[in-house]
Amino acid sequence: MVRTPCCKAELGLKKGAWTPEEDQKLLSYLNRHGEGGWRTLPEKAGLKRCGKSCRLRWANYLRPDIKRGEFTEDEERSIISLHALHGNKWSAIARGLPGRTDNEIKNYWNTHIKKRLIKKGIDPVTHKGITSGTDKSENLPEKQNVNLTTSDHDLDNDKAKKNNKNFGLSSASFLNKVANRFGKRINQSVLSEIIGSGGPLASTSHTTNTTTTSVSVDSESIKSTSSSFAPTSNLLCHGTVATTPVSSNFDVDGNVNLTCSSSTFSDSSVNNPLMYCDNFVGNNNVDDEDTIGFSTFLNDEDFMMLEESCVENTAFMKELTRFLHEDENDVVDVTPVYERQDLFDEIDNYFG
DNA sequence: AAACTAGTCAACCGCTAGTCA
DNA sequence: GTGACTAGCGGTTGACTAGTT
Repeated sequence: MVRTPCCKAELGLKKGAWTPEEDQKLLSYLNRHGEGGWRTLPEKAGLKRCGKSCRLRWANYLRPDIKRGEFTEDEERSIISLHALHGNKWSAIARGLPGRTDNEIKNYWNTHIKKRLIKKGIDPVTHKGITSGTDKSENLPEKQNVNLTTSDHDLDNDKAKKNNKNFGLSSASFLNKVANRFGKRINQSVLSEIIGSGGPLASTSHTTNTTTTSVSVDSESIKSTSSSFAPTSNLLCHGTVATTPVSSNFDVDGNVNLTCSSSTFSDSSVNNPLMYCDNFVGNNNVDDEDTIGFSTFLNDEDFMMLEESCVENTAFMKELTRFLHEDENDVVDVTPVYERQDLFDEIDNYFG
């Protein structure tokens, strides 16, 4: 297939910086007719620009909901977190920052954040320490190796460094999730085996905040959960979002619809569905025993993390199993504790 | 004051995926 | 099934500005 050129030079289309007059023409046209039809728009609007250029000008500059000015610290944290999850998927990152465009975020990343991370000794591509050549964590998928609550300030946190117990930042992230989900139900001594004694969960109080989310998972994924504990990637629940507790039903297509409450543990992670992948119950003709598994609780990254740092700890795994059973049978209220920022800060500090 | 360098960011380019006739 | 078209994405460029020599 032959791609038609977007901007035909022979038509004398203008390039380069937009003038206020051009902006005005574009704005008034879009106000009258709305977005779309970019190819024919320039002619209709009386602009000597290609449609692509008009669309970009609108998307990156003229749109009324665009936020201008300096990025806030929160926004910067979000960018770092989202970049760790999505890589250079600027549009995906932009969706997590209302009012910011992908182009703006891309520029900000390249001109500010990237340099700052390098200065801090963090590889902006992998989010790993640049000098950690022999670190075991280097074998982990790059996405995991980031503390999703890390801010520039946090990067300077000496205390965190001192408390690092040879786990990657990803472990902190994972344990945060565990803490968030299971709160003080988790056995302190078990946690101590992972992060050392005097763990931060000792004095956890609980708060509750529940929202509802529905997701669909194909029936093959449901079936695949039947061997609950083998941490193999083909058991993963791709595409599920963070939610708990869970109820489920199947639709006519064999998909399971999950209704769950969302739980989060830090401001930057709130509303970020990729950060959590809680369990669901797929009673699709499989034994109850088999319907509960980490495959339904964890996403790819978490699974890898379990393999790396936790799966060998039988007590810890038993704890998680118990919680999942409790949730399955509604034995206890699941009480997300994301309002307790201090709790997660403490956990983070254990891992740097 | 002029020349040079580095940083910033709007805009462009090339490509892909989705839609439709 | 095929090709034309459209929208959108990520990488790159280049104009502009600020700082330095």
